[in-house]
Amino acid sequence: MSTEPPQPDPQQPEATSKTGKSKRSDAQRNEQALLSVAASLFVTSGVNVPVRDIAAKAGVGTGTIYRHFPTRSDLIIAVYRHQVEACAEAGPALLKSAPSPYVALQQWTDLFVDFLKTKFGLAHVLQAGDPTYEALQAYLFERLAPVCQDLLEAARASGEVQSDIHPKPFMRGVGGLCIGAARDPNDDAKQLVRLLIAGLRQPLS
Amino acid sequence: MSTEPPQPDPQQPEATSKTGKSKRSDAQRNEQALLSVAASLFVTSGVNVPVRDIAAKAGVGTGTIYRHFPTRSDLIIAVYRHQVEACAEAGPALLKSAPSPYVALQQWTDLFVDFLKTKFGLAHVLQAGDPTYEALQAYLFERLAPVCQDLLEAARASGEVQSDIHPKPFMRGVGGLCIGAARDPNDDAKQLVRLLIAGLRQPLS
Amino acid sequence: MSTEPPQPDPQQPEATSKTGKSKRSDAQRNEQALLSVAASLFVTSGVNVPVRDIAAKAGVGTGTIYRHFPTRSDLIIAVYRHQVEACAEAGPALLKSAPSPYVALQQWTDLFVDFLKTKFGLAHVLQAGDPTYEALQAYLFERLAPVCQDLLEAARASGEVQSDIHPKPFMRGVGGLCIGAARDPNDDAKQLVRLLIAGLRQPLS
Amino acid sequence: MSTEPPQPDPQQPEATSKTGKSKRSDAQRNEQALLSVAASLFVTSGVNVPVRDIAAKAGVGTGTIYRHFPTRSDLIIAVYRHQVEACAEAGPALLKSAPSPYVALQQWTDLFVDFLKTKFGLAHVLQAGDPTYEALQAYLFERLAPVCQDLLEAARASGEVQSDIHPKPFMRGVGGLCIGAARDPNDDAKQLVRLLIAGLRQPLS
DNA sequence: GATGAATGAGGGTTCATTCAT
DNA sequence: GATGAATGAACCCTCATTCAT
Repeated sequence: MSTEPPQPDPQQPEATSKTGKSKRSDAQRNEQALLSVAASLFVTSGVNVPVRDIAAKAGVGTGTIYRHFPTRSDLIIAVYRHQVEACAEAGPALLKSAPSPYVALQQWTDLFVDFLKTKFGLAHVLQAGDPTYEALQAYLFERLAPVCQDLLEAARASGEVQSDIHPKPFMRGVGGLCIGAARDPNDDAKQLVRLLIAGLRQPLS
Repeated sequence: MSTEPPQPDPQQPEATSKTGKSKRSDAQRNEQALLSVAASLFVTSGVNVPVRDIAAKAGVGTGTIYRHFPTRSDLIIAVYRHQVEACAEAGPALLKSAPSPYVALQQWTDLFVDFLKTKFGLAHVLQAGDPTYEALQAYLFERLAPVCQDLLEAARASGEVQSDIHPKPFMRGVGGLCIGAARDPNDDAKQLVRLLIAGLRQPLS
Repeated sequence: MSTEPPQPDPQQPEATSKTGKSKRSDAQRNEQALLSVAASLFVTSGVNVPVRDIAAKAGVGTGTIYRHFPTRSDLIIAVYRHQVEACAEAGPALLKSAPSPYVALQQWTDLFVDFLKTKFGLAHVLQAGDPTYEALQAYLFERLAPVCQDLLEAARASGEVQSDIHPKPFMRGVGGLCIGAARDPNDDAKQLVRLLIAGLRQPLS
Repeated sequence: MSTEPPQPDPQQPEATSKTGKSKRSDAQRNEQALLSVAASLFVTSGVNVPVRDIAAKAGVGTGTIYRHFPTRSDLIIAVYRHQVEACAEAGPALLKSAPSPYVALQQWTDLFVDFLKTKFGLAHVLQAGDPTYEALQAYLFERLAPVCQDLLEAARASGEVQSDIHPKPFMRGVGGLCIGAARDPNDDAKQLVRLLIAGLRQPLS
């Protein structure tokens, strides 16, 4: 996962996967179109952009969206899956490559912030509430919380981090710091997040 | 401003303000009713609760709301003005009473968090975007940012704080950390905010 | 209730009833418009005609319909209330005026059939199922089943009727016999209903 | 036709019918699958169950349904053809076996009711209207009305029946009385139908 | 001043039917 | 023959805001 990933996450065609059925060339094209259109609309209008708008811009009927992505969460997950996976995989990698667990945590959180801050409305999803985003939130936590957990524990074990914060509150906090940044590119979410992480070093006051 | 202020902020009748014309008694009663009803609905349903619900519960027509509070921001400001003012005034007071500027900053931020976390949806308003809340956001920043600024500068001057963060990003950050807390009372926003403030002590990494 | 009531049931203006508030002259006009438009659309397109169509033909926004009649059942009830009430009141009256309870039952059922057969889709509502019509169905049964019950019991007491059928199944049966008649004016629902009632005289086979 | 026929009417493969060309084996299998799946879905969800559901449960594409059964009526007819035929053939047989034409009529109608009341939504089809079911309705009447006609005439000729009702209205009536029964197994459609038939004995009032 | 009725755009979702592969 | 993706019209319902009374 690069620090500034290209927006319309280029998904690979399914390439006659498991089933051997690669038949849907048009379906694949549509799915790709939907994903890239959605990605771009998410940037400008947020992840809650009307279904109709996505359909229109992709040149498909609304039904087509529902066929491919029954719920809004499904669509968002599909759009960002690659980036989320990359972020998840970066955790262990950084633990190995970084000079210390704390630095690894810093770097990983940087990646996470980079991911969130370019997704208008996504950071907001981490705050519980809207059932529309339930599945999406669950996915993000399921995939990333364990990774984050490992980083936090390693940093704690190395003595660099004092606080025993849990990964979900931590991630939610980082998310909260990024909400503004997705709208306003000047917003320096990273600075705030750096402060938050720096705070982890302090003995608990 | 107490740490746990009573919800329906009891506003005083305006008592022949600027114009010398005191409002008609029924108008005054309506305004009070609206304010307390709105306060209570904001708690349960958030600051974006439908106008109709407020009107219905207050026993007035929707038009009456618009007369008293042309925009939603106006209503929210009116509902929380007292608490915001209290928060603003607490800044200089804390600077005097606290053992150090840094502690004052901690205490003030605590007050700010207490304010935000009991106002479902308000923390979210600090993040730029929705024009509905533009005026509200502006008010909050106008009133509180200078106070926060003074606290930050004092703490910097005393050498306790290294970071040269600006008050608006700082407040926005605190707001972001509180978004979840208004919904989920288990959410420990304060822990996160404590970390953020603790981070201010660190030399910028 | 006449045997062939004029379709758009002429509702009376509310005439400063209970509350003394007669203020909504335009609202009353709209409500009347809605009721008569709905009545006429119900005839041609059934009671499940799209809300939009009613609104359009009445020259109002869709919201206006929902304001006056939150559910479809509410609208239908309002449209037919007068006729239903008339039908309900006819029961006791016929018991007094008719030469025998059995004849009264015949006459009342005739009225009921006349009511149902001119309401496209209404007869169908008596058959349980669609939650949309739950309230309507309940209303019809609450209002008319007791009346029907009295007629059946009287006819049984007089020895003219052998069967101990309950009023709801009986009404549902009559409804079932009328379903076709609302569409096809040639359909002689009355003949069938006459047979059904005639069958009540027979000792149960 | 048994009184309680097994639901998924086991149709025979068409075995080189008219054209001499037997269908492709997979096509035959598909048709069978569709018929039995449709039969079972008709029971639980009514004859208007979404095409997609049938296709999905049968493991075929929707297009396959349209190939085999261009209209919904075609599918329903195919599903119930055997039972309808059995019902048709039962008419003359009962006329011979029953002690009197009236009894034969009773017995035949019993069969018809048994057929209708287990087919959620089918009874409703007998009421004119929806073009979707036009062909189905026509089929039912073409096949059964003559049979019913013969029974009615015989019962009239024997003096047991006074009414000169025509078979279609009679069948429609019986259908109307069965609509509720398909949904609610408690609904005693047979009682009502027995009353209707009993009514036929009465001199026309 | 107060009322609350009316507006009507806007959003989500379903499903019969067609048609390219 | 079979598939199932795509279409897109249709429907319901909500709510901020205006404005006649």
